[in-house]
Amino acid sequence: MDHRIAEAFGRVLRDARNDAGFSQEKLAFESGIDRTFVSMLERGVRQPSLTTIFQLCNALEISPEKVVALTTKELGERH
Amino acid sequence: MDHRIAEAFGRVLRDARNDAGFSQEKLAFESGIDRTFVSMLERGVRQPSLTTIFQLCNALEISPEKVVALTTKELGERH
DNA sequence: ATATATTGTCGACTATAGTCCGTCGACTAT
DNA sequence: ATAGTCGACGGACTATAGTCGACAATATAT
Repeated sequence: MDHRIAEAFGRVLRDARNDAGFSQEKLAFESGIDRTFVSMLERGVRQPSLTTIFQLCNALEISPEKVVALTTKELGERH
Repeated sequence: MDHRIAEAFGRVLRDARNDAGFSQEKLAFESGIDRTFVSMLERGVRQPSLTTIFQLCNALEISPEKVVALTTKELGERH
C-alpha cells in the first residue's frame, strides 16, 4: 500500500467533505462507512477500496472520477 | 463489497488490457500485481484498492480517472 | 497429435480494509 | 464551570485484498 497515494486521497477527501459542510460523523452516516475509518482515510493511514470510494462520493455528491483526478493532481504536488 | 462495482470494474479492466495487447501475465508483471489476482479482478470476484487501480493504470498507460469513469458508465448499463 | 501460450481455479497464507467499542483533547457554546 | 460538537486515537475484532505455487482447461498454433 502506497502511503503517498493514501495521503493524497486523504487530503482530497477532507477538502471535499469540508466543501460539503459535513462532519466526519455525518459523512460516515451518509456513506455507511465507519466513523473511525473515515478519520483514518483523511489522515492517510489507510486507503479505500473502489466501492468505498463510490460510497463516499455518493454521500458527498461528487463524481468518483473527479476525486481520483484530484488525487492524481495532489500526487503531483509536493507535501 | 459491492459485486456490481467489482464486475463493472472487471469488464473495464479486461477491455483496457486487451486494448493494450497485454496478457494477464504481462499486465501482472508490469503492474507488480499477482497474476491470479488480476484474473480475479477481471472476473469481478474481487475489487481493487486505490493503489492497485493506480498500479494497473500505470502499466496500461491509461489514466485512473478514465478507468473510474468507464466503471461508472458500465454500472449504468445492465448486464 | 503435441507443443505453446493463456486463463481459470484451488488451497493456504499474510497484509490490510473496515467495524465497533471506548476515551481523550481542543474548541465553542451556555 | 459544564455541556456539546468535533476530530484524533486506542484495542480488538471480522472480512477481504493481495501473494504464492501448482495444476487443469482452453485455444491456437505447428
